[in-house]
Amino acid sequence: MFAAEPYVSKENLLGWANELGLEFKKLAVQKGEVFLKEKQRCQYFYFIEEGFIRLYYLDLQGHEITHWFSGENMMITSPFSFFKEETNILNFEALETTSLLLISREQWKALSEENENSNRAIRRLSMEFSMQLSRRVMSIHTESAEYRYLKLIKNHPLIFQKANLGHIASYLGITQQSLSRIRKRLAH
Amino acid sequence: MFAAEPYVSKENLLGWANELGLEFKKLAVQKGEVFLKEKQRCQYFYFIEEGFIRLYYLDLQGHEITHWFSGENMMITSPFSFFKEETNILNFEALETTSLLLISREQWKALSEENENSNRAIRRLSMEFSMQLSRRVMSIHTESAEYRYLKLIKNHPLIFQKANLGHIASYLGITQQSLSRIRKRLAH
DNA sequence: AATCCTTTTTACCCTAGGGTAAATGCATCC
DNA sequence: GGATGCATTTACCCTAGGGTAAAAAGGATT
Repeated sequence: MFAAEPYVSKENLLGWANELGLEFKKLAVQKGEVFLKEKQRCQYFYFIEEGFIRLYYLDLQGHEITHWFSGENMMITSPFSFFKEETNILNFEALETTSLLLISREQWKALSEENENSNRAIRRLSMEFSMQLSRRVMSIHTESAEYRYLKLIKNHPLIFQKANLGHIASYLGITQQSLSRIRKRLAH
Repeated sequence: MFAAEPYVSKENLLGWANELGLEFKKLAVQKGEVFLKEKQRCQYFYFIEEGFIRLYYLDLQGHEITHWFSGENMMITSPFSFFKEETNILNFEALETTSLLLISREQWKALSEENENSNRAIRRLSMEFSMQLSRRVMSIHTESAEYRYLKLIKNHPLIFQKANLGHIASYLGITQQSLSRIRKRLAH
C-alpha cells in the first residue's frame, strides 16, 4: 500500500485498454460498504479512481486485522484469489464513497497474455513473489512467534539442519534467547 | 519464501532460454560466502539449482535480520535493486555450498519485454506490488509499533481523516488501547 | 437540552518477548 | 587432554503491548 507514487496512472490504463479495445467496468460503492467479502472469489483487479479502501481479514481469534489501506490511483486485488483459485480471505471495505475501475480476469489476461510463453512465465514469477510476500505479511502481522515457529517446524523441518537458531529467531522476528525459551516451553 | 511448490522448474527455465537463444551464467558459492552485499547493485534474478540461502538486512540497531530463506528450485532477487535503481539493502549469504543460475537484467528484459506495451505495464504492476509487500514485511518485522505509527503520520497524514484509530491500530499490528497509549506518550 | 451511539482514552493487572551477561555444550585443532 | 571458538541455554530484571472493563468524549438526532 501507499506507494510513493501510484503504480500506473489512470490515463495509462485507459490508453492501453483503448489500444486493445477493452472497456473497463466501473463500480461505485458507498461509505461503509464491504464490496468484496471473504470466501467470495475476487473477480477483479481494482483501480481506485477516487475514495479510500481498507482491506482486512479475520485472525485466528476472529478479530478484524487491517491488511492494507489504499486510496486514489492505487490498485488492489486479492492476489491469492484473483491470480489463483484459492479462497479469498480479504474483505474490501470502502471507508468513504469510492469509485473504482474494474479489470476482470479475462481483461487482465487479454492485457498480459497477448502472446509469448515466456511472458506468461515471467508474470507467474511476479505473482508468486507477491503471494508469498502477502502470506508473510499476514503471518508476521498477527501470529505469535511461537505459532510461527511451530508452522516453520511443520512446513520446513529441514531448515533446522541448514540455518542456526540465531537466523531462525530473527526470521521469526524475535531474539535467539526468546526462541530458546519458546523451545524449552514446547519441550514441556 | 518457501512456496508450496517451486515457482518454475529448472527445465522450464532452460526451455524458455533455449527458445530465445539465451544462456544463463552459473555461479557457485561456498558455505558462509556472502555473494551479494548491501549497497551492491543486484544484477541478477537468481535461480537456486542446489543449496540454501539466507537473505538478511541490518535493522536500525545494526542487528542482522533474516528477511528470507530460500532453497533448491527457488528464485530470489532483491526486488528494489533488481527491478529499480534503488540501493540494495539485502545481503545474500549461502548457508551451504550452493550453485545458482543467474538471469541478468538484460536477459530478464529479453524474456519479458519481447513485445507488447501492455505486457510491460502488467509486469510493472506485479513488481510494484512485490516491492510494496517487501517493504511492509520489513517494517512489521523489525520496527516498533511507535516507530511505524510515526512513519504513518509523516507519510500518510490523511489516513487519520479517513480511517479510525481502531483500523489504524490493527494496521500497525497492535490493539486500539495500545495505540491510544502510544499517542498519549507522544503528546508528552 | 436530553438521548443515543460510536470512538477514544484510562485503568488495572498480565504476558510475551527484549537486553545483558554468564553458563553450558559441542566441535575442531593442536 | 586442553585450549579455542561458536552455538545454545539460562537467569535476571525490564518494557511493550494485550485483555477486560469502565469512563469520557464526540457526534448525531430528536
